[in-house]
Amino acid sequence: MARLSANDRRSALVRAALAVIARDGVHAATTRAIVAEADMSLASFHYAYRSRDELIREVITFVVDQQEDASLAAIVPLGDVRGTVRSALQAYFDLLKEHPEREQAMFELMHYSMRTAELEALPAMQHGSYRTAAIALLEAARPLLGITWRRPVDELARILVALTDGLTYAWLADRDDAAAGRLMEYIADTIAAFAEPAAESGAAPVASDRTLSQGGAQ
Amino acid sequence: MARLSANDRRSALVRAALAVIARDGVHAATTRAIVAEADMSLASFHYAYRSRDELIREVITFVVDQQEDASLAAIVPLGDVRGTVRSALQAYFDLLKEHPEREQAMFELMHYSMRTAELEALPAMQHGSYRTAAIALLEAARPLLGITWRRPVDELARILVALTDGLTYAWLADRDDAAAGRLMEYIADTIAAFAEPAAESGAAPVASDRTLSQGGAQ
DNA sequence: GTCTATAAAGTGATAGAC
DNA sequence: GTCTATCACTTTATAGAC
Repeated sequence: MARLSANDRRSALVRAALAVIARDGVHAATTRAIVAEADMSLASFHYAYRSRDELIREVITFVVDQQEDASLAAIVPLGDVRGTVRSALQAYFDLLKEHPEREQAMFELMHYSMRTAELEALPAMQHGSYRTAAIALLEAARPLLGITWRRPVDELARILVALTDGLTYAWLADRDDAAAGRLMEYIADTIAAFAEPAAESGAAPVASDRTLSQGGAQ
Repeated sequence: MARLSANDRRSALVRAALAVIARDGVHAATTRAIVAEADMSLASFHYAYRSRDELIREVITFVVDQQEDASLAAIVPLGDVRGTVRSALQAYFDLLKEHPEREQAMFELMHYSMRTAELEALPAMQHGSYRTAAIALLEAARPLLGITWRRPVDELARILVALTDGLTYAWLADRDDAAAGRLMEYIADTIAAFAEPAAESGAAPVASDRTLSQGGAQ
C-alpha cells in the first residue's frame, strides 16, 4: 500500500466507511469490511484511528457538516411559492430515489448516535442542520417571490423538515412513487398557504398564488 | 428454570428481546443478552428457536401486529375536527415521551428489516398498519363530527402518518417539547382544513370549524 | 509507515449429561 | 426439557518484523 499522510488515510477511511454503511448497514461496518473497501490492511486502520468508535464518530460529524453546506438549499424560483417548493422537493426526491441507501444510512447513523452516550448531541445537531437548510430555502424565496411568511420562518422550517422526514421514511418503507408524488403536492400546497404577498416592497411580486385555499389546490 | 411450554418460552423470549432492544438497541440484542433478560439458559433459547434471526423476525411481526390493534385509534371526539385531531396527537405524544426507547426501537427494527432480504416486506407492512390506524381515526371522526373529507381518506392518512413520523423523529432528535407542541397545533390545523360540514346527514353536525383558513388558525 | 501474525473477548450454535 | 461445557467463528486491537 502506498504511503499516505495520516489525514489522507483518515479521510479515505471515512469515505470507505460511508460506502460500507450505505451498502450493508451500520452493523456491517466492521473494521475489516471498512479496510477491505479502502483496500488497506487492518493494521493501517489502527495506525490512523485509535478505535472503530473514533472512526464512526468522525463519519457522523462528517455527514452532519456535509449536510450543512449543500442539501436542498439550491433554490430555483419558479414564479410562485407552490411551484418553487414543489421543484425543491422533487430535486430532493430524485436524489432519494437515486441513492436510497444514503438516506437510510443517515437514519441508521442517527439511531446509532442516540444509543452512544458520547454521540448523544449529534442527532439534535443533524436535525438542526436540516432546519437551517429549510430556513435558507424559505428566506431565499421571500424576496425572490415578493412574499412574506405568515409565521416565524423557524416554525415553518420545522414543519417542512417534519414533512420531508415523513416523506423519506414513507418512501423508504413502501417505495410508492405515486403516493410520494401526492404527498409532495400536499407539502407544496401547505407551505404555499403560509405565504402572502409582501405589503410594501421595491421588487414587484412575480406572481400571486393561492395562499388562502388549501383543500382544493390539487 | 421451570418447565415452560414451547409457546410460553417463545413469547417470553420475544418480550425479553423487545426489552433489550428498547434499552440498548438492536445491535445489543445478542442471544446472550436476551436470555439473560428472560432469565434463561442459552440452550433454552435454541430449544425454542432455531436461530437468532428467527426470533428477530418474530419480534418484528409481533410489533407490527400489536400496532394494528391499539395505536392512536382510541378516538375521543372533542366537538370539532381540530380538537379531536389535537387530542389524539397529544395522546400519542404522551406515550412517546413516556417511552421514547419504544419508538426508537420501532425505527431500528424497521431499518434492520430493510437490510435483511428475508424481512424486506415488513417495513411496508408496518407503514401500512400505521396508515390503517390513521384511516380508522379519520373514518371514525366523520360521522361523529358530521363532516366529510375533501380528499380520499387514504391520502389524508398518508399525510397524517408522514407528519406523525416527522414529529416523532424531530422530538427523538432534539427533545424539544415546545417545538413538538407547535408542530402538533399545525397538524391539527392542516387536517381540520380538509374537513367540511356534511351536506346531507341524519346526524346534526356537532360544530362547524375553520375548514378554509389555515394560516391564521393558531 | 506498512505489513503478517496473533492475542483477547464476544458471537451463534450444538453436544451430551441429567 | 433444561442444563453446563464447548466448538467454530468473528470481532477489535496490538506486537513485532521489515
